[in-house]
Amino acid sequence: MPELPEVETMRRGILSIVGRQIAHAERAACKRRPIAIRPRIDLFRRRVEGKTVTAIERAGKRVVIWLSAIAGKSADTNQLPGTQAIVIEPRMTGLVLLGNPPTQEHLRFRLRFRKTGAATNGRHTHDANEVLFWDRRGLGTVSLLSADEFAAKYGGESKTLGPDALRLSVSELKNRLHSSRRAIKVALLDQRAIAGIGNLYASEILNVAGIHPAARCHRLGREQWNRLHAAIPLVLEEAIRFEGSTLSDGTYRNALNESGGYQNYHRVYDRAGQTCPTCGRGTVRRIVQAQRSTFFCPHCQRR
DNA sequence: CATATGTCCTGAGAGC
DNA sequence: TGCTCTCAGGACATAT
Repeated sequence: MPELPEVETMRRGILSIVGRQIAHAERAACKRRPIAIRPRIDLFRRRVEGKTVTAIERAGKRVVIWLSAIAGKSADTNQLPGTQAIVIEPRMTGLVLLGNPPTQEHLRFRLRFRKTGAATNGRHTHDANEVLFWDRRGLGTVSLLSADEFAAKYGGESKTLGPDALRLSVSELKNRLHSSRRAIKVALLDQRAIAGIGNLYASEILNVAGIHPAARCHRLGREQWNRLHAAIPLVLEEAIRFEGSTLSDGTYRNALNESGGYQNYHRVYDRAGQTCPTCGRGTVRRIVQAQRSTFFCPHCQRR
């Protein structure tokens, strides 16, 4: 379930590896069916060994580790911060960690770094020496892309990934969705339209915006688009401040294997039967849209 | 093209 | 108690 706030928390959690040089990349020795790693691990390893991490970015719900042959030097052919990108896609249960995985059983991939100049003034550095990808269900993926491949797949003109939910103007939001016949909740999950919103935050955002999840996009009015545009960063930034949501299954953790805190502040998600905290009047309801749960307040969320 | 549905996967929890 | 069943929802493939 990692969505934008959880993936952003993962990204921030591994920023300390910027500047580090990769010693080794490997599949973790787990007995489960191997996750998808592209290209094949031996080729992957050959292409990343000795490279330096230049930046950690986020592309929608993916963590992107940029690499360059020389520390701090960007690719000169474009504005991207490196020549190759390791793209980690957590999907349902994947975690990006600086060591200390919840179980060894579900450890899938490991990126080891060369040791830094060891002790400075007799004090050892606390830099992490590895980044791990842990995934209980094994639906996540790790891919190595050239800068060009990355640009084609996730760049500005990409058809697979829309503009990031945190960097979205009202007109962009409206232009991308207003002609759709789909229910607004379903459309918000479409990563080609807007990148980063998943099932949990779609419900939270619509509650804050006061919009009924089944409202059809093409019927929404100007005022509703404005409220939606305001609610998106409000909810996502609030969730980032609390380092994301760890649901009752306890799966999601930050890079240090600590729980998030935003689950305690959910307004509607998984709160069917409770009083809506936004209006204090309605009772939160659960419905199913496109085979996914939606939670909303029938009192204050209007079509 | 737009939209809808099926699939992958594991572990928790329900029900008998 | 232990079995079987259902459900959770990321991205993508396939169908309409």
